[in-house]
Amino acid sequence: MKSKERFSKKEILRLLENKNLTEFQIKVLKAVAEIPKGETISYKGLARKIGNPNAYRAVGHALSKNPFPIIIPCHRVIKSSGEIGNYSFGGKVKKQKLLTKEGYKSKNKK
DNA sequence: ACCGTATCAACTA
DNA sequence: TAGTTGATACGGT
Repeated sequence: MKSKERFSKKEILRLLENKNLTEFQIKVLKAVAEIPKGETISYKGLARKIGNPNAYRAVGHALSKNPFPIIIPCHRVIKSSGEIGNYSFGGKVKKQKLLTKEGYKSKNKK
C-alpha cells in the first residue's frame, strides 16, 4: 500500500509563505487544505469561509495559481451548481474521477 | 436554457 | 495606473 504523504497544516503554511504568495492565497489554500475527505465545498462557500463571500472569482484565481496541487485537495472545490468546474491538475476529468472515488457524485454530465 | 452583469484578486503593458 | 482575464454566481428574459 502506498502511504499518502500527509502534510501538516504547519508545513503547508510554511510552503505557502516560502512561495511568496499573498495573504489571500494563503487563506484560500489553507481553507481548501482543511477540507475532509469526501467533503466538497463551492467556490462561494470557500470565499465566504475566508471572509470574502463575493470573491468567488478570486478564490478560483488562487487555486489556479495553486503552487501545490498535490498537497491542496483543490479537486474538492466545486461550483455551486454542483458541477465540477475546472482543474489545473489533469483537467476536470481527473477532478471528477477523484471526487467520484472519494464518494461524491458529480453532476458534470458530458 | 442562454446571456449579461456583478465582484475580487492577480497579471501585463 | 489602467485594462484584461479567470477554476464563478445570480438574475432576467
